[in-house]
Amino acid sequence: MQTVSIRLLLYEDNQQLRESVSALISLSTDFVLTGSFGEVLHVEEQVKNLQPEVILMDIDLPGMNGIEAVKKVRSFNSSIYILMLTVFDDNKHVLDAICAGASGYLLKKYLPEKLIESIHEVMNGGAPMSPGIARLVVAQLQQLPADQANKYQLTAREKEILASLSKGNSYKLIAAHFGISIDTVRTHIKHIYEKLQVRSQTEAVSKAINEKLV
Amino acid sequence: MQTVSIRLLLYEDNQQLRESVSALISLSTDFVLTGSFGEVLHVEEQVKNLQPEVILMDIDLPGMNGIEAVKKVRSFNSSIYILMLTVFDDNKHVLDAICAGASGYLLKKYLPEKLIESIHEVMNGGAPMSPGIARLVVAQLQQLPADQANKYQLTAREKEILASLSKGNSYKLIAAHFGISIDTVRTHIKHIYEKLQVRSQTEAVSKAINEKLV
DNA sequence: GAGTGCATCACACGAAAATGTGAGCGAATA
DNA sequence: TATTCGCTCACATTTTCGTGTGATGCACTC
Repeated sequence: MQTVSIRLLLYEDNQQLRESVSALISLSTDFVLTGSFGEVLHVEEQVKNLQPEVILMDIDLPGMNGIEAVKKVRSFNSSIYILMLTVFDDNKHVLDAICAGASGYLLKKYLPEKLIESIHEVMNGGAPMSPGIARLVVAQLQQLPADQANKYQLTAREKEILASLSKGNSYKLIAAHFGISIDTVRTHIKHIYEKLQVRSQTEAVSKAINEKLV
Repeated sequence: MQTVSIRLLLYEDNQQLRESVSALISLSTDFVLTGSFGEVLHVEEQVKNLQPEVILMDIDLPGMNGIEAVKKVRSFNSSIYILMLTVFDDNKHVLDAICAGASGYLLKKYLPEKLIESIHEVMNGGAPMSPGIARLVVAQLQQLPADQANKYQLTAREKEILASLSKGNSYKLIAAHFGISIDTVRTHIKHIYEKLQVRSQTEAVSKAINEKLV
């Protein structure tokens, strides 16, 4: 165990909950609450002054919301752990917060039994999440649908050329790169267009990147 | 609690571990192991015959590996829960498996204390992951870096036009869509190219999509 | 009120891409 | 053996793009 207490900072606009969390934290000698605030307008100054190792951040705060606050903190510090506390478990809030740079995401209803454990977990390289949140996060990754097993029946050569095209190479460069004639490149690209059902480089590249064909 | 046991299916090439898992599972009356195999070549047939609700899948199997097996199962069934069991916690295996459609991901060293709990968790809409795995998954989401606050100083109009271009629209279509002349479109696109430091539509679109500018 | 930035349009020229048609070669296969 | 498929190349025509130069009007700022 650590010999020095972990420094925490709490943002939560509901006073009752703020007191509950403070009480929870005080139960463990591992932690010291360096501050708790009901709004997040001066988060940058407060974080720099109080030097917390973990921030507990409500998502729905007056003025600037918790997600904006996460972005703000991440703009000058990328090592502080930020745990989001929320009543929402809807897709948008969760993913926005995680993309903004949150390290973990706890539903408030699990707070009493999970808070202490979660703080330890995040300090040890984990990413604590309530079960439903974890599912959302995984679902988000899965909807990047992998390579779709060559949905459009492109041949190996066609895929190579589409990939090169997607990097911004001209027909001439592609021809040089693969050691084939520019007319051959034309032919391949014509076939690619037919298979992808597009009519221009840009459409093909857009489709290729968005559908992870390359 | 459920009144009927949850049907499990196990793929694991190490016989010792296979027996350990069997033993673990038999400790709980909530589960029934409908089968366990050392290789995954006939996974489709086995899954269809044995009708498991949860599959426990080692990642490193002879013949077809666990990730391929996940894809295979997902190709005909999207509701079975698949828990990956692995000694790896490296980025690539984890993310490949999750993108392939795994529902959770357990490091083998945590198996004894976490397996039962994890099966319950996945059945209840969660996505059980070892702490380090959760961190990897979150990190993957975070590296999609949001919009970068207009890194290239594009104006509002330029962003609109770049977005339209990225959908595969021609100059002519863009002009019609925005109700401006095609020469104006040219001008905007010229400026976009200068700011993005590219020299073609394809390069611009590639950059726009990959860096999430649109 | 001079300067600056943005959006708008015009004209013109060369380069590149899109489209169509046709064909040869080798490998796999029915 | 005949056929199909993938890769290769050629030529011609039309369309679209990329680039340069220049200009107008508007809003905002110093």
